[in-house]
Amino acid sequence: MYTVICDAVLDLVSGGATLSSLSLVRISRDTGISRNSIYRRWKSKEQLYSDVVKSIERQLPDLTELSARENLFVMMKTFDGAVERSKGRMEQAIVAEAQNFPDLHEQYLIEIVAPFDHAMKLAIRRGKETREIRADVDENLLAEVLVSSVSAGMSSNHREGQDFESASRRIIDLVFDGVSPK
Amino acid sequence: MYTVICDAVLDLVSGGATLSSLSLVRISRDTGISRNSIYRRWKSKEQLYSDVVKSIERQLPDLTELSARENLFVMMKTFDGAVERSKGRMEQAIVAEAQNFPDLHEQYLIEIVAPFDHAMKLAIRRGKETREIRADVDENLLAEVLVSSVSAGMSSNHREGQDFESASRRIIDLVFDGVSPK
DNA sequence: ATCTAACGGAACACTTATGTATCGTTAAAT
DNA sequence: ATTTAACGATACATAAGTGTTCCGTTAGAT
Repeated sequence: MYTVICDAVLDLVSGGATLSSLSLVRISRDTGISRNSIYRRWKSKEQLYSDVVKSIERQLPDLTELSARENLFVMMKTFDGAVERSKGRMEQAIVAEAQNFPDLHEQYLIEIVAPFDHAMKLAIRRGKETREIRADVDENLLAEVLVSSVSAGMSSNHREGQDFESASRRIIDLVFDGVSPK
Repeated sequence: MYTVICDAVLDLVSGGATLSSLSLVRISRDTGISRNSIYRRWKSKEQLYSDVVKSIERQLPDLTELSARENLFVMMKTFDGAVERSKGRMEQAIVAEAQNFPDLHEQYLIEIVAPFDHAMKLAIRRGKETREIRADVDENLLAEVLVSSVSAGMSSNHREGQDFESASRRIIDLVFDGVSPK
């Protein structure tokens, strides 16, 4: 039942439901699990959401001996591929309603964002060691630019599924090469 | 009354309210305007939101004879300065609930996003003419990277107010100069 | 001064969600 | 085979919002 409910929440949120407007009645109807059982398992909607967040942990990829561009591409692909679109939507919903669910947002930052952020900066630092990235580049800024570009492209609906990979590569190339003449 | 209601909606959304969860009862209480009058003016919440969107039109800056970096900086500043944070939150809410308010989202794309996007690409094209930006750079991609980086920094709460300007400049510099050695 | 349009207050029926409680059933463990 | 824990169905009181209606009041235009 546990995973059934969590997946249903991901689907509903992915389908446009808001964390605050999503009701247990709806979840109960969608899953076929009685509202009663849900109340027995979770004392509140927040606690249910908390378990949903735990269910979307990504396993971060190890750094390869490939180029820095390739490593960062793999990281961005991990951040949100077309495969696990529902997870991305959930995260989007959490950020959008951070003020309504502060504890949930904090949990999200600690369990999801921070590890990914750490891995991202590790990949950047590796790129500096191999001289593929200049030493004076701000790691935080670079990571933020890359991640936000990808997540924005994910939420803007004019870019769908298969374009994701090429878009990520082009973003990486743009940021690596810069736009001014050399 | 018109502007009072619209401003109240902006404030409420800015305070964390969701478009779907925000109630006319709440708006009525907050403004002191009777729920009755609101119903007389707008037939539905969607139509009210539509007028709210119309109220957040930005007047786009003219291109100056300054550098491309400076022009783009002014554009990004227009997109969302710390001053008009409530507008940014409203746009964030519209995007987050695009599936629940498709008409509103479309209106937002046409009236807000498209003109800004057009002006942004104009600034980029100007930069190409002055040889500050390489001719082979994808205008759409560059605009998307810049805008998404700024809007992401706006929604992530670890960057507040006065940092906005310097962050925008640093993002522009990063993208212009690139991160790989020259 | 009077007319009129716009407003506020209150009430209405209806819908949806919350949280709790009771009771019967089912399935798994021993 | 019997116990037991988990589940489903139903009902309940409570709360909040929707959309509409009726009525009294008020401010501005003429």
